[in-house]
Amino acid sequence: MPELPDVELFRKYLDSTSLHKTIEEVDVRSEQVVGDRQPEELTTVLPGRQFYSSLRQGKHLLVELKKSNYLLEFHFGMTGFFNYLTTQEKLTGHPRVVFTFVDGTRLVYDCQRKLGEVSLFENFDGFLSVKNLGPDALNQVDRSKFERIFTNSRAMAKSTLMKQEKIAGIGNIYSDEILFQTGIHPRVKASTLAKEERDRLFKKMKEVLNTAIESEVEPEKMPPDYLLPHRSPGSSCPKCGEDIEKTKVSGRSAYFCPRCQKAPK
DNA sequence: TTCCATGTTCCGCA
DNA sequence: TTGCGGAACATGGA
Repeated sequence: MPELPDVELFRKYLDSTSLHKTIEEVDVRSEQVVGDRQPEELTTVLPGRQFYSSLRQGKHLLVELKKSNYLLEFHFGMTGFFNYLTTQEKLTGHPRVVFTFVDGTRLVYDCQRKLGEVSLFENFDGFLSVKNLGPDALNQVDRSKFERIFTNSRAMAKSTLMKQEKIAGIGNIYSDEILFQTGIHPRVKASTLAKEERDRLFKKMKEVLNTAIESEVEPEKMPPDYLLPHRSPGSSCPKCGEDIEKTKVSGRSAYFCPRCQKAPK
């Protein structure tokens, strides 16, 4: 689930539930999600502090702590999400890290497959240097940066959109959607796109990401001509009715319409 | 039982 | 040097 639009919604969720509450206790229930860092770092640094504000860089959510430079970073892997609990109910699902606030409410980081990460950084530069992330697809990639990225890339269009060190935030699902909305085949080489195609791709990249956020990432709320709800074998193109095809691009499954997105020569 | 899955990383090869 | 395929990581559903 978690690509840029999902993480943006997680950010808003955290903002509306957990900001400005003093942390009482941090329970690391799976040490695998804290990466190289010691669980003690979280359990000793965080209690007594408050989440002050949040920001998002690509698929990473960063939370600033009040009266400190520390940044608490969340990455959601393929299966991560938050669950805010206001009652003493028993934990369900796959809780990996639980933040308990002094008012008794809890913010649960749930991640079934444990491919996500909860980690503490001294400051923003420390985070950036470790993660090697490019500019955020929604907030930091302007037309000229996009132009440079696409004309300099030797990779296929889909791979280029997904490369986090070039553009941060787009994953497998939304790269398919952006290419579908632009009418570009996922295997087309990025550098062979015409200027007019790069213009459209840039616009659609922003449009699709914003639309997904506005739709709260729910397929039913997205425009009727979106591929996302039809991204499965045997479904038909929401624009022309053709059978949707599935292929592999750089090892990832790619869905596309062979009529709307013509194959490269 | 086997294959596949929204993420990232690492290795070998072209 | 860049990009690709494949494997690995961890877990579960079809």
